[in-house]
Amino acid sequence: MSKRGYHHGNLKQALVDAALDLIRAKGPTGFTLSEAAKQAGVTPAAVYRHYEGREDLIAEAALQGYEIFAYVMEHAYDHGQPSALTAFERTGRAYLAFARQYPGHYIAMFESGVSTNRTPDLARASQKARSVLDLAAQNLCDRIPADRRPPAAMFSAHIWAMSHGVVELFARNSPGTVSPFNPEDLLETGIGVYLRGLGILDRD
Amino acid sequence: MSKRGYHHGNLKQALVDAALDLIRAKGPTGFTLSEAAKQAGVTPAAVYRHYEGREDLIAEAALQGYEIFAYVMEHAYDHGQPSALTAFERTGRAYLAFARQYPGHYIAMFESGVSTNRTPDLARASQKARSVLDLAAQNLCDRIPADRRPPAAMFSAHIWAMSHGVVELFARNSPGTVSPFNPEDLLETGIGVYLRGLGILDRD
DNA sequence: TGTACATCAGTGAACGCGCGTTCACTGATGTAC
DNA sequence: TGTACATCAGTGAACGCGCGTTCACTGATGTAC
Repeated sequence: MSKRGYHHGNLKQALVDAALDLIRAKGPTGFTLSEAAKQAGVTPAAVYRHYEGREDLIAEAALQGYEIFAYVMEHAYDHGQPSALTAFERTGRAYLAFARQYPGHYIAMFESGVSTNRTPDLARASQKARSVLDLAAQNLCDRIPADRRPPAAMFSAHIWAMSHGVVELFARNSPGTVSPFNPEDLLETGIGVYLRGLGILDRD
Repeated sequence: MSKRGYHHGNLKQALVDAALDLIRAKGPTGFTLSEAAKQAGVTPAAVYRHYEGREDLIAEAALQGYEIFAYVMEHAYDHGQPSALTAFERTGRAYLAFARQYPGHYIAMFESGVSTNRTPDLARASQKARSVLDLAAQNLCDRIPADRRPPAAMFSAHIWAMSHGVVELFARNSPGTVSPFNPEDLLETGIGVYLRGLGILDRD
């Protein structure tokens, strides 16, 4: 990393980092390959030693995002310990924490228009992240009497949708827009109400 | 509209329509002023007779979107008749229906990066649309015993977030992604569970 | 009704720009002997 | 340890392109008399 001369040393990752930085700052629209190269201290042409082109670079950023995301979600879920409920709530919080901590990755993953099916690797990583939430939902569902038990996938989709909605609408610092609520609180209470509706949480 | 010659007749609106078409088809990234002009059968320079530039044209599309949105939401809510609950559920459905029926407007409004504070008109139209959902939530809140009544704005934000999340994640025909659920059903059941959690709907 | 003229919505050529991408090249690195 | 050479990650010049925007213009429309 410290040896900088004719050869960069770690250009491949440096380009991803630059891309994430630009995507976070300017949105997926504003990101350009040339600028990413410049920020990494390199000629635009050098990018082609490591990536097929602009799209490929964004896809790599998204891939790394999904991998971090899956890791974070898995560790939050922690095999459902100590209880399915606690683990589920931890997982929900992890979703928002990820979006906040890795905004560039989040945008590359969900707003850049990169299809999750672009490469097998990407599809796999994305699926892995999703499956954590599915599993957490499934475990909670098992506690509901069978006759009123919703499909776990639908349950999971609801939570996913609310989380994503909170991120997009209330956790983005779009200038001039003041969020009336703290996004963490908003998501926490929203999930709480939802779980009460499922009969998983008692009414206060 | 039928007289087409040197003078277009209704270029201002034709440009908005073209812009909406392109935004829907290619995303906010893909939209270009030149292409919109071409689609309207006119030189790019002609756009400047009616708009200050590219950004201004998108903003006009978003403005018209917010106006339609407010109209649709208001008529769905219908002064809260015949009951607060029925009106609320109708309003939720109207949200998704709008997103489906006016995808170009929806993208211009929520994904194009145009700030809602760009002009007073835009801020007003956007606020008007939001206030319908706020009102619907407020009326439902009034039915909850005061000691367990959530702030109506938070309630409204939860519904807004889930609706937006469902649209973004499950109602977009992103190629290759197969939604496991019908978005309308997903939102309807999601809101149902949430309302049960608030004690507004009885448990089955 | 007919003519003169002001208005104004369009044209089309031109601009500078930054983009993504290509290509032949160069010079640093690492390995074989 | 020293030399020859293959590898390969970078350069930098060049490309064609479409973009947003400007400008002087033109010709259709509408109005005054």
